[in-house]
Amino acid sequence: MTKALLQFILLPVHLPFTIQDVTVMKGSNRNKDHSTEGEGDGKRPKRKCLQWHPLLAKKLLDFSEEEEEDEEEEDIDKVQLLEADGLEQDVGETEDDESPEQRARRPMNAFLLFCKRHRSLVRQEHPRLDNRGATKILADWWAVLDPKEKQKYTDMAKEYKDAFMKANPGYRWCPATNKPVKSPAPTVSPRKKLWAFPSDSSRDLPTPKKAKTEEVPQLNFGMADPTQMGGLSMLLLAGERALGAPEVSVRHTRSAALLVEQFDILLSLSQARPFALGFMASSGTCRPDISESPELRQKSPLFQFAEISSRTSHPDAPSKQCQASALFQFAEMCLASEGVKMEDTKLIKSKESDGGRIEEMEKGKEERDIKVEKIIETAFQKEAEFGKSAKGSMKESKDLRAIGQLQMDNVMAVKVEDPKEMRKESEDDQKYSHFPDFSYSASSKIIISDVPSRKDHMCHPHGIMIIEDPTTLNKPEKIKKKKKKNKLDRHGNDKSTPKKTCKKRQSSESDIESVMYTIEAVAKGDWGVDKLGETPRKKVRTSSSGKGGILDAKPPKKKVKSKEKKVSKEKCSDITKESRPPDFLNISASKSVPGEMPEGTKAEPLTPTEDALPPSLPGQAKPEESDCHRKTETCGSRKSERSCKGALYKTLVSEGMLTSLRANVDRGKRSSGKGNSSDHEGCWSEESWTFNQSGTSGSKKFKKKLREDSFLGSAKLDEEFEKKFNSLPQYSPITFDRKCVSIPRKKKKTGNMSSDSTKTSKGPFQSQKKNLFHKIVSRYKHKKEKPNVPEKGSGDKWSHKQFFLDAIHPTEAIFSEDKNTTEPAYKVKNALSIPNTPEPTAMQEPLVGSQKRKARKTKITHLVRTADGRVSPAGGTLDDKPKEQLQRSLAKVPETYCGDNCSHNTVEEARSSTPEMPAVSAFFSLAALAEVAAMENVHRGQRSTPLTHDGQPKEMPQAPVLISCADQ
DNA sequence: TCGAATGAAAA
DNA sequence: TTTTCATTCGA
Repeated sequence: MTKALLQFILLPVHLPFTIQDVTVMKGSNRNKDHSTEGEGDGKRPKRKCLQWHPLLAKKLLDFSEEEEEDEEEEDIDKVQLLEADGLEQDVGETEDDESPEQRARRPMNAFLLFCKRHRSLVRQEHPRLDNRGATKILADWWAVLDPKEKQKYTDMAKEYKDAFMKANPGYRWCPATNKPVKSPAPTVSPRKKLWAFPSDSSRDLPTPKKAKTEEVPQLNFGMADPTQMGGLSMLLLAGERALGAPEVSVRHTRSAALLVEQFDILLSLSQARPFALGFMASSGTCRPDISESPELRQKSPLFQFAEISSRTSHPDAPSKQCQASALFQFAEMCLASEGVKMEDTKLIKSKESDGGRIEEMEKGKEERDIKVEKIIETAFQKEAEFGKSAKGSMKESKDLRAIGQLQMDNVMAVKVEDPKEMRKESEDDQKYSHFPDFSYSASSKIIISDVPSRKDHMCHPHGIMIIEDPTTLNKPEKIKKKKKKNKLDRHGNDKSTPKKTCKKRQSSESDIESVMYTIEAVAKGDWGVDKLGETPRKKVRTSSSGKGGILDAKPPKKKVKSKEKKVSKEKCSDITKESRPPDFLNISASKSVPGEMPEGTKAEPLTPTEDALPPSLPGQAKPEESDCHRKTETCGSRKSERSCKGALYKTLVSEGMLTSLRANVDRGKRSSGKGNSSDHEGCWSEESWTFNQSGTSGSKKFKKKLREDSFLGSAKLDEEFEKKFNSLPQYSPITFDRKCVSIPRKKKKTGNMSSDSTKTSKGPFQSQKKNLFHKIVSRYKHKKEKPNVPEKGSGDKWSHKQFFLDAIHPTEAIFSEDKNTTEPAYKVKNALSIPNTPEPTAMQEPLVGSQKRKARKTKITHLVRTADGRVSPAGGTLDDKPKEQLQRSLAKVPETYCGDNCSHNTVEEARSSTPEMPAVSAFFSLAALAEVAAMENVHRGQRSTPLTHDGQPKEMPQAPVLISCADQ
């Protein structure tokens, strides 16, 4: 789940980036994948998405290994191939935006999450068990799972779904008929799957339901397989592939990937930190929708991410804006985190960075590098901030410093490693130089903000975006600058190190003011979300065209570096990760910058992002903005724009603070309001947090940090996602057994499993009752299946009809078989368990899910009866009654069983049974029960001990039963 | 490629 | 209502 969740989040992010590019990429990827898998033509490409991701991953690997140029070429080739291969995709690709969307996978429901989370455990316990069996067990567990526990998963699923839907507004669950769609585009079929994105997909594919929803950029998210690859890596790969076709597109994709990664990181951070989350939420404000729904804000980070992604995903200018906004938000978050704790330090850093950047600017070509550095810096800062925040929320500035140091270290390491690469990068940059200076300037601008000369640069509020290609990171200068910054941070541990930051401080002050405004606005309820969104959007739009190129160019550099540095894929991946963040920044910056650049005014509005102040004031209104204006004045129009950007950047910082405030506010609200979601978030945050902490706390050396960071970017993000997913409570099989049985019988399973049982709550026996009932039913089903069909196709064989027939008539045969096998006992156990929980209510619930399933269950129940009936012809079908009967029967069974196993249980069971129905006992032949019990005993043999009767003999019997099942 | 589970959504 | 699909991964 965690992975899926994480992936989910990531995916949305990806989508936003470059819909077109991505689509192309995907198409290519997919095609390949499909071709490999053969799904393409085939029916469903369930794993299309997954495959897609893997492809992306491949690309990433390739990309990392290969040089930029080579990669591009290859990518292009791939793309071509893909296009040729993937009909639908191609089509979608043609549309670009949409195709990716198609890939999005529908969000997993609670049960699926549960399965995902626990399947491994089941498998561990039952190695030989195939997935089907595991699924059954999981279903049993699920049935047994306490409502509370279930609720967690349900909440998570809901959250995901919400996030997913947000990210993919147009997404449709079952494109109704993708098949038709497939027919139109046979090859595409795999993609067709339904993936939702009606918009493009629909267009591309005939079918998809609606052809449209394209409005929303439906991203194809695919839930990347966590195992296969990190979402970020996927993104990168995708970007690389995209590169294959048009460089620009590729670049964009890369940048998008980077962004995604960064987002992931942020998410992780956010998870770790509440603040981060808050920031995220604030970022979410970019969109009106988000702003509209405070709920979203309140929602977990995932949701926010989704929002961000959605924003980014929007192909339209708005989408771009969204991206920008996302970047902004991201930056804000980082800044805010820092700002909150270490605004001063940030300022200093920025100044330093600016200085370094300035130098680079002078160099000219190096500008890109500078940008990269900036990005990196920003990324690091962000990371540091996050780490700090994560830790810091708990720890103090020291930790933050440490983090900053770590980041710095990372930077240093990068420099050291990449000097050559950097050169290459520079070359690459030159190649890509065609990119407008804007983007690059913008990046530099950001840094510049502090530096007076750079005011022009400052003008580029985009700096916020920070998006610089990771590739550029290589440049030593940048690194140095970063180092400097880091050093500054370190030395000036004090967040408010006065060093160069005087101006910055001023800016910070202005920021504070802006913050105040924002706070006020918040109080009023007028968050600058819209504003932010607008500004970012604008930026994005412009940036998309111009920046994209730049961004793209940067990524290649990264690759080169990676290659040079490390041939090994891992290294490359690491590098990519590292670079990714920067790329991400670059992308955002590029996007944002271009937009702004073209329109200086717009840029200003963006800067104003300050929630409090309406965009209308482009920043000028604010003190910071005023600064920017000055800068702008000094500089040419561009410069002015840059200055504006710088102002924006500052504002972002301020906003970050604001966001933090907001986050706090929101949190407060949330805390009061939502429980579950918040809890989940908390869990995630905790995990991620811990993770982050470990990383940061380690203080580890750069390499570690770099790796970690990079990992954060890719692996870590994945991990974080996983963690989040993992954050979901995972119950040891034992616990389930216990639940079922109450008595813990470890034997059941290998005995093992982690004894996390603690999580499992036995408490709600009532709920257990229901669960037990369900379990029993399911078990019966299983039993039948097994007997009837050895294993394989049993499912189908067990058509409802058959079931029904069996139930009605001679389930005996099956039953007998069951007896032979321990399974019967298992069933019996279930029955026992049920009686324990005696409840009619359970009976009612059984019908869950699809009617079919219900039918099965009911049938099963019937069968059970029949089984019972077998002993004593109860035969009759009881639609409603069956449940009760079953329960009763179960109750009785338990008694018998207990008798075998434990007298204690028997007594209690007797109680339960007695009240319910004596007649039931009649149904269940005691003899049959005895047989089962004997069987069980035989199987058990050793178990003997009834744990305790603590009071609930019921559990005892159940446990044995469960165990038997498991064993058997 | 199917299936085993559950659940949500669409047709 | 029924169908589809989400995850997992061994046959």
